[in-house]
Amino acid sequence: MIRTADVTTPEDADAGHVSVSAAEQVAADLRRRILAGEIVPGERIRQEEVAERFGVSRLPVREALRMLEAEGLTELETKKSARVPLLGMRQVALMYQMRERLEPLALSESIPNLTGAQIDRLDELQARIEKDDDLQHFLDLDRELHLLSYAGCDSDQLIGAVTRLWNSTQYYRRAFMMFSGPQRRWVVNAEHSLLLDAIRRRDIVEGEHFLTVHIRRTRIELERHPELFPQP
Amino acid sequence: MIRTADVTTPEDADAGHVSVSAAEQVAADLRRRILAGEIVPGERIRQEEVAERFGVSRLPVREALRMLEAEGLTELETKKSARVPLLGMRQVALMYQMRERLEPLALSESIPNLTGAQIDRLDELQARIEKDDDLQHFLDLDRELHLLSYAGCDSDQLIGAVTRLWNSTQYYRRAFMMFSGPQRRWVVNAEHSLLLDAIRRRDIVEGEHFLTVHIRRTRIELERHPELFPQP
DNA sequence: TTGGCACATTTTGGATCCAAGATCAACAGT
DNA sequence: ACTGTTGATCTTGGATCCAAAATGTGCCAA
Repeated sequence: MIRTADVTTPEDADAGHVSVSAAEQVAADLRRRILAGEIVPGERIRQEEVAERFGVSRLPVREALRMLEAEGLTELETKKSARVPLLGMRQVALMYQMRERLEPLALSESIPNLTGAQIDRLDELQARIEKDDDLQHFLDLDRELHLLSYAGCDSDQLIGAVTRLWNSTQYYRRAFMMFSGPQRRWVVNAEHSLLLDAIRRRDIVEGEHFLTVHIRRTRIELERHPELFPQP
Repeated sequence: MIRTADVTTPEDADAGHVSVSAAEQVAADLRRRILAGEIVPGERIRQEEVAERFGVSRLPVREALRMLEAEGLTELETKKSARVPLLGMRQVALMYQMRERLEPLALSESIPNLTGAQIDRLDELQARIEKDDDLQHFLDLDRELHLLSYAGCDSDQLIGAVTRLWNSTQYYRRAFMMFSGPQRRWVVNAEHSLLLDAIRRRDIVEGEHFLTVHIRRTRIELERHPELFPQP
C-alpha cells in the first residue's frame, strides 16, 4: 500500500499525533465509569449530560454509546435513554456458564503464544492481588490477570466475546465481593496459583481444567446469594 | 408502566405505527445484503453511497454501521471506510470452535422452553431443507432452523453471541457449500433429523451431543479447504 | 524512464438546528 | 381519594453544513 507522508502541513509538529476520535474518548471515559461502578445498572445515561461534561456535541456521544453497546456495557432502545443493562441472577449465572465454556478455549489458544515477559507479568499481578486488600484494586487486577492470560489468543472474536462477558458481569462481581468480604479470598489465590503454574509449564489441559473449576466455583458461590440481584 | 395513547394526532391513522428508526431500516437492508453475499468481505462500504441509496443523510448510516459492527457484520476504523471483515481460515475455524462450545449451552437452555408449535416449525423447516436444492434457500433455512432451536433460551447475551458467530461465518459457509456442492448434503440432513428428534423428546444430553458433532464435522470439512480463504 | 513529492478529490468526523416522540406532572372526572 | 387523561417539558432522532484527514493522481526532477 501507499505510505502517506508523515508530515504534510508545517503546523503538524506535535509529538503524539494519534488523533483518537472524540467518540472514542467519550467511550473510554464512560467505560471506565461504568466498570468502576460510578454508573450503576438501570441508570439512565442522557446524551446531553455526557456531551456537556466533555464539551462536545451529542453526536459523538451517541456513537460512543453504540460502541459501548457492542461491548455489553450499555443498551440503547429507540427513542429512549441509554442505560447500563440491569440483569437478574439467572442471566448473570448463564454468562458465567458461557465463560466456563469460552475462556478455556481462549486459554488453550493463548498458552502456546504467551511470551516469557507476559507470564512474568501474570505472576506479578497475582503477587499484587495477594498483597492488596482494596476491593477495586482486586477487581481491576483480577480482570487484568485473566485477560492477559488470553493475550496469546489471536482471535478478536473470541477475545471480544470474553471481554463482553467480563464487562456485563463486572458490577455483580463487585456486589458479591463487597458482600462476601475478603474471607474466602484465599480460595481465589490458590486457584490463580495453580492456573499460573499450569500456564508457566504450558500445560494446556491442566490450565483449562483449573480455569473451568475457578469460574464454576465463582458462579456457584454467586448463585447462593440471590439477594444481590433485583429480580429474584 | 404508563401506556401512551395509541393515537395522539389525527393524521396518525396508519395501521402499523411501529416507527422504526431510519438507522434500523438502513441496518436491516445492509444486514440482508451482507448475509446474502451481495457485499463481500473486504469490500468498502461508503457512508455517502448507502445514504443516497436510502434517501437519508449519512448520520443514520453511521449509526447503522455501528449496529452491524456489534453484530459482527462490519468493522469500523477511525477515518477509514467501514468494511465487511475479511477472515482467514484459522479465524473461521476458531469461530466454529466457539460455536461448538456455546450452541450446546443455548440448546440446553432452550429445550425445556420450546413450544410445540416451535418444534413443529423446526420439522417443517427441515422438510423444506431436504426438498430444496437452492443454495441461498439452504443457507437461510439452515440458519433459521438452528436459531429457532435456541428460541427457548431467554438470555439475550447467549443468543447474541451465537448470532454474531453465524453472521461472521455466513460468507465462508456459502463459499464452502458452493464449492462442495450438494453431494454431502445428506450428512447434514441426517444430523438435523437426529437433532430434531432429540429436541422433540426434550432430551437435552442427546441434543447437545448431536449438535456438537454437527458443528464439529462442519468445521473439520471446512478446514480441509484452505483454498476458500484469502490468507492460507 | 522511474521514483518521490505535492496537490486535488474523496470520504469521514463533528457541530448546530429542527422535528417527533417519550417522560412527567397537574388536572378533571368518577 | 383515586385513576385516567391531557397537556407542557424534556430527550432523542435526523438533516444540513463545515472541517480535517486519507486516498489517489499527476507532475517534476534525477
